[in-house]
Amino acid sequence: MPRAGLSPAAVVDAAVALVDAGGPGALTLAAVAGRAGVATPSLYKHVRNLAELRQLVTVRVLEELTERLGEAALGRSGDDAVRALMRAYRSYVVEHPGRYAAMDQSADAQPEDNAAGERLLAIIYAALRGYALEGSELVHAARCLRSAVHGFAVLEAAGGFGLPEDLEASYELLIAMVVGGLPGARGVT
Amino acid sequence: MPRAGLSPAAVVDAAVALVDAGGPGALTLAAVAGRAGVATPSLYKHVRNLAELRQLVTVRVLEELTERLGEAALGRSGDDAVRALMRAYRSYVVEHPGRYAAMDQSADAQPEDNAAGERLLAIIYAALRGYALEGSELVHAARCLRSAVHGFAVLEAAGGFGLPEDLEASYELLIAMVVGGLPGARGVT
DNA sequence: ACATTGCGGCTAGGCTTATTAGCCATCAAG
DNA sequence: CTTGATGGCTAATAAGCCTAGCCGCAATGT
Repeated sequence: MPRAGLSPAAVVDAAVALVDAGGPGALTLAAVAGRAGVATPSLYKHVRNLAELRQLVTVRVLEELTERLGEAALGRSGDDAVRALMRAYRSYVVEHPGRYAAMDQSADAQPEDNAAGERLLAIIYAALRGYALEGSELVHAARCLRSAVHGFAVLEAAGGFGLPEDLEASYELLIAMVVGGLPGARGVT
Repeated sequence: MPRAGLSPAAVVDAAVALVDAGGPGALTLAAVAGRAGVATPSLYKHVRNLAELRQLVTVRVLEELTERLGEAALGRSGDDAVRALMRAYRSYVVEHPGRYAAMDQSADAQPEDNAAGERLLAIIYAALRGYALEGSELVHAARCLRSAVHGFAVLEAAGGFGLPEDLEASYELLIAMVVGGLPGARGVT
């Protein structure tokens, strides 16, 4: 039995391919093993268990997304940066809806070990730099930005928008709401 | 063996209690059966399968939420109605985070048979009535409102907001963004 | 070259969960 | 009192996660 040359990264590759194709529910160890050309228990040599694999997928997606956002915001500031950030965010989700949906299921909520989340947050904070917000104001503004962007992403990826109206137009309106409302963060305690 | 006097509604009651206590992952047929004082296969006399049970839970939650929103919006219009709606939405999620989180997992996305979703949408449209929006504008505005509210709800329920800043203040800022941006829906095609 | 050691495969098997099949008691209606 | 539907049950299957324990390959040291 020749070695399959597996690695944690290769296992995550297979897992990502699965959620791309079939959504979060398609992520089973049997399916991952099949795609990697290996028997199911062999996966445990590279990954502690299913929960950890989900976590690794989340980190992978977060990193991809963060890179996208970083590129999009590069060299921009103020409203321009926020708009670019929001458009880049949605474009990632539209391209990889299953991948994005798989992120929720991991339910980590430990930002300590989640360095990837911190990096994404840092990019958001950087984009908000132009608004002269300080301390708590920045936190509130970032939460609103995340809520808007994530809410739209989740609803769109889940097929929650049934009507045929143009989604681009809806999203541009959302962007306008956020951009228009960010200055209002000044003075929020 | 005396009859347990079960019914579809009673099964959903047990399911809701479970997701309240342990989140969506706690919803297993074995647990529901245990709580209902019955063997697992007996549940199939009242519910087609786990997927249908999840769907029923979703409908139940959607109905509760819709009732809340209806009460909150009653007798209000314009900005006032939207603010009341958004606050009521969040208050429901804060009270029942597991219940709200359980809603996503059902992944129905068939608005046709989902009359409960239509009723909730109708309330949103009614609250937007005061903005003199027509046709597509209304759709875009409703999507933005839903995105903001759902995004914040999901993130808060999942513990996505790690920092200690006041969540109320963040949400009030989000409300201000939406209320301030809704008039901008005029002219969006 | 060759022994050693550890890594990365494997099979076997246990546990939980969803689901089906088929049996039997209860209860309501005639 | 019979009858038939309804709502329980046990048994059994399949799929999924996970552990235990075996064994070959390959890298390393002598």
